Amino acid sequence: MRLVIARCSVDYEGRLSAHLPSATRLVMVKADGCVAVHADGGAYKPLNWMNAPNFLEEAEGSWTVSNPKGERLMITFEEIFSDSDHEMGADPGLEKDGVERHLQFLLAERPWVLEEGLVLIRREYPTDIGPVDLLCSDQDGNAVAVEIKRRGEIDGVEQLSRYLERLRRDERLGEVRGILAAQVVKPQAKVLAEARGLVTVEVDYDELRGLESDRPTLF
Amino acid sequence: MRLVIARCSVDYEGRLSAHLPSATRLVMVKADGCVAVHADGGAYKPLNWMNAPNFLEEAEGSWTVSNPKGERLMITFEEIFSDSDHEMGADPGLEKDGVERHLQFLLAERPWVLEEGLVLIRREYPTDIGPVDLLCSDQDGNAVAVEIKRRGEIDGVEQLSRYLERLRRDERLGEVRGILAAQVVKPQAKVLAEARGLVTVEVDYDELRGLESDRPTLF
DNA sequence: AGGTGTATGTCGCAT
DNA sequence: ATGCGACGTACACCT
Repeated sequence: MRLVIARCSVDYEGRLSAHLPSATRLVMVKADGCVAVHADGGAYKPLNWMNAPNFLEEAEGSWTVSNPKGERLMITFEEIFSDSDHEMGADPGLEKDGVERHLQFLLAERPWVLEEGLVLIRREYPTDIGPVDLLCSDQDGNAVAVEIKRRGEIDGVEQLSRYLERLRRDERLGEVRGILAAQVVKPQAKVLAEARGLVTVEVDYDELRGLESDRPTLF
Repeated sequence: MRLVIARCSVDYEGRLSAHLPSATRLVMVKADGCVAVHADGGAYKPLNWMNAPNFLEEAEGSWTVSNPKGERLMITFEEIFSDSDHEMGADPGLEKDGVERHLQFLLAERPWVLEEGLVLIRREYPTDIGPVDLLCSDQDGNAVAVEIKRRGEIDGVEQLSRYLERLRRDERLGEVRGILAAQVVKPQAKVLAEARGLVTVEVDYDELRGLESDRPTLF
């Protein structure tokens, strides 16, 4: 990883046009070739960047980074304060826990948490506009589509609505109801869901994980 | 901006749990207090981060960063290769051109580009599920809702549909038609829009900007 | 390569 | 603060 501290100005031409007036910044070049220009503030997002794959052309006092899509990043250096290179090697990568996929596995094992008597038919049940998280069957044998979110927002309601629209065309399924399951359901999502005849259920991840300990083979 | 190159492991507890095994990485601390852990690859996104505002507690061989929301980032240093500080000062900030907001201003000034005789009633017309980009009136005095996108995709059609559903409950507006305006409209969006009785219009940004030069006071 | 869905999304604007 | 939509969203996954 190469780190350059320099007073520079930057221009980007691509999906939009952007200009960055002269100031002191960090220019980071990673081993995969991606370039990022960071100011000393403003969260982790760089002011400008260019992802790999790209081509870095290093001229006198200026760099031009171009990629196959025709986007271009130009950095004009006015004064370089530091320019260092650091060997880092490959990164073992991040291990995550508590994302939507985990919630999906947990609920697939225990759909009755969402509604008494619910039984799983299939996880990632395919439709022609994308897979439904869970397709279940209720006590009366009617199909129930479950959309799972970490946070239940308006998008989740739209998504579930679209799936239901599709599933209801499949006569084999008969009546299909919809459940939006999330750790937290926002009020607007609740309102929209109710207006559409959908049910929202809030589930507790830690509690589900506790239940899971009965069946330690899940993961 | 402080830059630390070190072999370290990282744990994050917050919106999810995440663990990062030991490896050599860059730890960046910006003037606003935000902390980011970068590997030597993987675009500009750090492996782990903590945005401002937060509190950095520096102990022997480990940092703990906590924020008011109760999220926590722990960095355990095993070997420090470099630790430097750089004064950068405030950044003048990025100047962008060509985003949706510009398109919205341009079309608000010249709605007749979308349809003969169209007149603006209000930009960002509020509904209880969010603001409509433009509410216009057509030649016959009927209301027309305009949703503006840089790229017209299925989401834009959904959004416009939702707004129309709301607007049509307002009897004062009478019949309300919908137009999706974008620089490019994807085929799926066209199909869905047509099926919903919506009109899609492709607009040329540069051409609009040319028209705009008649009234240079806009920006 | 293109479509769809997730994200510790982040960011900005308006209420 | 919260709600809402845009973003050069990036990114993984699947066809």
